[in-house]
Amino acid sequence: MSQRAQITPLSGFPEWLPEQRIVEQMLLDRIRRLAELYGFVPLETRAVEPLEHLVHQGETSKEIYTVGRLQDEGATADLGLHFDLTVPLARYVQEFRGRLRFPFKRYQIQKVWRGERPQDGRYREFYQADLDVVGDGELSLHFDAEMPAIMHELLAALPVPTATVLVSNRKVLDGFGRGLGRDDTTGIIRALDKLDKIGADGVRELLCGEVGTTDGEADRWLALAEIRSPDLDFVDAVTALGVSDDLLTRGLDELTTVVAASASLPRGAVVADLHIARGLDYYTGTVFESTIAGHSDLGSICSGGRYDDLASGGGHPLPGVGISVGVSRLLGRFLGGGQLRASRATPTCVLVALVDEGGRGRSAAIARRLRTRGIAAEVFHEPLRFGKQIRHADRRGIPFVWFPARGDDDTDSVRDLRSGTQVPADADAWMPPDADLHPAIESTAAAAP
RNA sequence: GUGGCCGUAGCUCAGUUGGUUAGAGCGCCGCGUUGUGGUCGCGGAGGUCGCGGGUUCGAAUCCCGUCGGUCACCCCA
Repeated sequence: MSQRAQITPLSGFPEWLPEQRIVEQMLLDRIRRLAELYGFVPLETRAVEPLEHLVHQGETSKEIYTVGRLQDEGATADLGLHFDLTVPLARYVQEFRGRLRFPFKRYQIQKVWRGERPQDGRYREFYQADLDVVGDGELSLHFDAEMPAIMHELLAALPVPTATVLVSNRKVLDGFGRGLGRDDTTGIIRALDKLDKIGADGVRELLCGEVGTTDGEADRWLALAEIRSPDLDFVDAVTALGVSDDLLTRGLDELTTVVAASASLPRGAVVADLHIARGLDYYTGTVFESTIAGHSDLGSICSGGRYDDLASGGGHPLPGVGISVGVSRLLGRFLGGGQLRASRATPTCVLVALVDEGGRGRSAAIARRLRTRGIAAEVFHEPLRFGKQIRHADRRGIPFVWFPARGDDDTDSVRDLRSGTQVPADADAWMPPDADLHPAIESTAAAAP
């Protein structure tokens, strides 16, 4: 332990530079703003949950990071870091049920941890932004129906290319299975979920091989999985497959409600896509996914669904429906790829030059006056020649340098570093252009601003 | 957890069949220009070649191990 540990990056635990963190914070702010516009209340839960609770609520236990005290040698960990925000929500809602109002709409933006092998777009520590609605006893399908519009707006508010929201319903898959005399559809779902990646032939191989369906059954599953429609045509398409079952009918009805509710959005923004299922096993109805134009390899960066059985309190179920935005996944792609960056690497808008040692008070007063009016300002720390002070500002992307008056017959002046123009200015009145007040997100390539 | 590829300066990389003092570009610092940046010119700092062992007169280069990174599988934001 006395040897100093080597400093290396830790795979899967991304750390950004300040100019990148600026972008990340702005994305988080946009999500927060939109969530509040829809009436979701803010929530944060503790980072750890009882291990038993985490493992019990599905999800491969191997992914969970356990937490223990170094001093408790040999002790078995009984706490784990949460791997999503839905399971903590379920626990929280049960615990605080008596003090919450239902339907409980909350948003929650926090880090989560998964012990999986990191890869492009997959991390071990990452941000999720969740929006969920939990009902007491029951939860109106209204909330399922509202989600695609929220997702659409959320994705449109983020500086990424056009996104498509994909919707389906687990009852359709499960009911279809029942109609075919199959109770357990997990293997089927796992295979269908790979349709995009391995294609119809690959899926057929899985179905007939590992899952053990007949050729005929595989054909029907594939026919179902390939149904994709921006309107209600999917109902006829499913019916045409000749499978009937009550659950299937209910699923189609629910999906119809959800898709119909999105009719006012641009055509194609929300698409019924019957192959999506979501891996997490707590989904029971509506399921959501999303794809970004030109980045289908990235996977879904916003997904979720309906879970009727995740929690219960005092004898009633506490059903919920919600979505989760993979903020880190999005950033990893667009920030790492250089398509997104902040207009400057610091919040500072004005660097106030320091003339000489005796001028510290004057420069500090100028900065204070600017800050009073909401303009981020800092004083250069050393009375170096102005060329160096300007260069310091330039390298950090600070757009303005303020030069205090040199004598009684002189006035302050402010220099715009991009144009090189310098004008007389009063620290109680001067304002930068709106665009320069705060750092902005700049995007290149396919990412829209 | 299993398998493929890769570890040389802060970053991106070059380094011949093993050979003498390991290079380039960018970035950084200084000077030209001592109170007005960006361009240009000149100069400078910066390296346990991931780590450990082996082969050899000699290893960044070959071999073994190990650690780390990365991609794929699994699964998912």
